[in-house]
Amino acid sequence: MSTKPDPAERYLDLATTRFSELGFHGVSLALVAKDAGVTKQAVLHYFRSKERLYAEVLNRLAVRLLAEIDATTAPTPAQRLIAYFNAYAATAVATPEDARLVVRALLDSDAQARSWPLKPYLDRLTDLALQTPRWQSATREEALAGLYQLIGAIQYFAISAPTLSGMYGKTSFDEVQSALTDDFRKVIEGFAVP
Amino acid sequence: MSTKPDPAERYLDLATTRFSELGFHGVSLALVAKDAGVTKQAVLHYFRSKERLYAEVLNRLAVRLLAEIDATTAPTPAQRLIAYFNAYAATAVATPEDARLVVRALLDSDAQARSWPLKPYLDRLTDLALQTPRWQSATREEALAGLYQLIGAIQYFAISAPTLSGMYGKTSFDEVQSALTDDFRKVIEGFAVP
DNA sequence: TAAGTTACTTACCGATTGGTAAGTGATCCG
DNA sequence: CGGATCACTTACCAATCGGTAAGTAACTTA
Repeated sequence: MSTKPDPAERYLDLATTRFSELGFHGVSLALVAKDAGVTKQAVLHYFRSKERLYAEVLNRLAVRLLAEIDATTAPTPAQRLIAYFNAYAATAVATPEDARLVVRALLDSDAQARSWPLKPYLDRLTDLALQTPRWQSATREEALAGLYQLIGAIQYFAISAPTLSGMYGKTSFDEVQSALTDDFRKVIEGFAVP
Repeated sequence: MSTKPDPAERYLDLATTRFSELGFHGVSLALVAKDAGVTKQAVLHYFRSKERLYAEVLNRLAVRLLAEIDATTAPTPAQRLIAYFNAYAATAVATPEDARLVVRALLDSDAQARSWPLKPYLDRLTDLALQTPRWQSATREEALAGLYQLIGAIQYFAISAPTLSGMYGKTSFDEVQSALTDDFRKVIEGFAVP
């Protein structure tokens, strides 16, 4: 009874993985359907077009990212930011599905006129930053700029990890990753605390 | 006489723009051909398949990026790095075509088994970093990790610029950009000089 | 001037694309 | 028991995909 079947959710999960791997244009409805073991009309039954399916995938992503911020609890805003980013950096590199999805959405955002669902996520992080001693007297734009450096470095490394690992070998890549993880920890702390 | 027509180069230029905008799967041979005002068979005449066309686009990108490093002259390796990254940060945000191409290539690199042509570029930058006072006693992996933070932040902002501008409005975006440009300058200097 | 070569075009091809229309069998509800 | 809804399927469709084959007009070279 705990496990609802809910086919729509299952199709969304499979579509999320595929869109993350192959991008909007690289995924066909037939592929998602094949993953689910149904015909593509089963998928089309819930999401009336590929565009809508993709939009729903991005909406769920936005909800998930926001929820991860909210799930992070700590006494002060600065500590919350530190805890959140440390957790995100770890999961983004280990499981880059969401990071890839965000980056693909960024790349495709002006090519296709679609609304940008991740604004609330960025806004929440900015709000949190502005509550820290380091940023409390800064403008929103300055705080966002600071955040973007951090997010950019993490996301870029996350999407590069497979390529880097293949390019330099696993042992060498592991050293780069551990060096970067240390760097991230310092930069994250430096971001939240003056 | 200074302007060679060389159709292959022209098709490559057009294909570069399109692959940067839409990604490998988003571009059809017919689209590139339409841009050039020819039939798709004219494009296939030079590049025997879409895969080869895309590979050639990435090869030219790799050559171009390497040439930009080599074109940067300064008395010391540290100053060369600073000059190069400052120049790259400016052009990447103003003209994100190459940045988008690199990021798309990263995202697609494991989905399709293709060789990674940008290794020489990363290696050249790492070599340069290892010649600076800051990194001369560090390992290659530590230097690469440091580089990657910098490159990641710049590239991620470059590909986000249109989305951010649309999301927050032009004036607010300009403030973010100027704050980030200042940050980049400091981080770049901090990277090259201890 | 004849033979290539270059830079294409027209004419196809089978496969796949996103999407519509019309069912079908199972389950729920009154 | 009967109608409605759900979760699909089969059957199609026009358009587009990457790619092959064969030709053609213009230019270059021996």
